[in-house]
Amino acid sequence: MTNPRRPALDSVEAALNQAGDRWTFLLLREAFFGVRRFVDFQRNLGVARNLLSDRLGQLVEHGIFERRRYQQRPERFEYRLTDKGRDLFGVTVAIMRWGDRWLSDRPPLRLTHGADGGEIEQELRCTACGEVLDARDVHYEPT
Amino acid sequence: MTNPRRPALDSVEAALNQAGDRWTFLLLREAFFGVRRFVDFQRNLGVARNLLSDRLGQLVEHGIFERRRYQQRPERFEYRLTDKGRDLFGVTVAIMRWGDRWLSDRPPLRLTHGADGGEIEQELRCTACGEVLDARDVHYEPT
DNA sequence: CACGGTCGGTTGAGAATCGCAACCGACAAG
DNA sequence: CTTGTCGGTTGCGATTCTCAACCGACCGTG
Repeated sequence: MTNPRRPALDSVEAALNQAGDRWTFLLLREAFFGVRRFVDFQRNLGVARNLLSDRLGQLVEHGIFERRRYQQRPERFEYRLTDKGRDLFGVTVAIMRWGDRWLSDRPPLRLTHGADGGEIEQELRCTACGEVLDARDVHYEPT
Repeated sequence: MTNPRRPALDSVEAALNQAGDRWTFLLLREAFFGVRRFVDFQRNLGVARNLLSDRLGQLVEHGIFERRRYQQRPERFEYRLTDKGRDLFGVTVAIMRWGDRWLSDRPPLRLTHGADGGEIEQELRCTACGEVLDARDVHYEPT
């Protein structure tokens, strides 16, 4: 809310070029739920098979998924998240939480910490004072 | 990574229906930088004017932006984020940070806390133990 | 050995969406 | 009275998406 100029080199746009597609987000969500195979992505999402093929291909190109043979005879492949792909979890959760807050009465799914069962929240935090922030608290500084 | 079944009612999909478009994310980013006017969105993003008009219209319909007259004679309008829209800041930051980490050498923009200038991080945290988590730590529980 | 079924795709055609450029109405400034 | 600003709309061709059919390499059943 402070600086109306942003740098030409933009990581939001760059990110959206690799993972800013509607189907891509849904593929990621599926992947976080443990889905790995072509047919399962297709069944769960109802996406057209040629598009699915295309999107998975792009995501592999961008190093977000990895295509791996899990059997030969007949040859069969699955798609697994790479570290880079798994790191999109934060984005996925952020979207999901926003949906929970504004678009559905009750959150249809709880995210819990495996170790102790605690509820998980997505938040913006100041590394200096530790406070949780929102859009109004932040300033932008070009580097 | 635990439960491969997800509820039919899905807040990720619902969220993407309202704000899952490439241009929408970019419009939001602009809005967070303080942009409010049609011409400015258009100039900054290079988006086609008919599309811009269309997207802003949808976003207003969904209550993410608010269309407000800022002068009469001639009548002129601007687009401001509502609370619901401002709450998408977390998503925007999550995308930006991922882009910073994986797509550019040095983050082109720093986000700082207005109050004390501290660096801002986006994170997933367990409300029980307070630990910062990633995709591997979380379980899914349908409600 | 023929007949289905599974999996990971490809191909082709029609519908929907996008991007580009031109235009418009209401004014303001020179 | 011409030029410029702002917030759009209109029309058209290019791109993308969806839908459905098909394919190759197998496997299991009868």
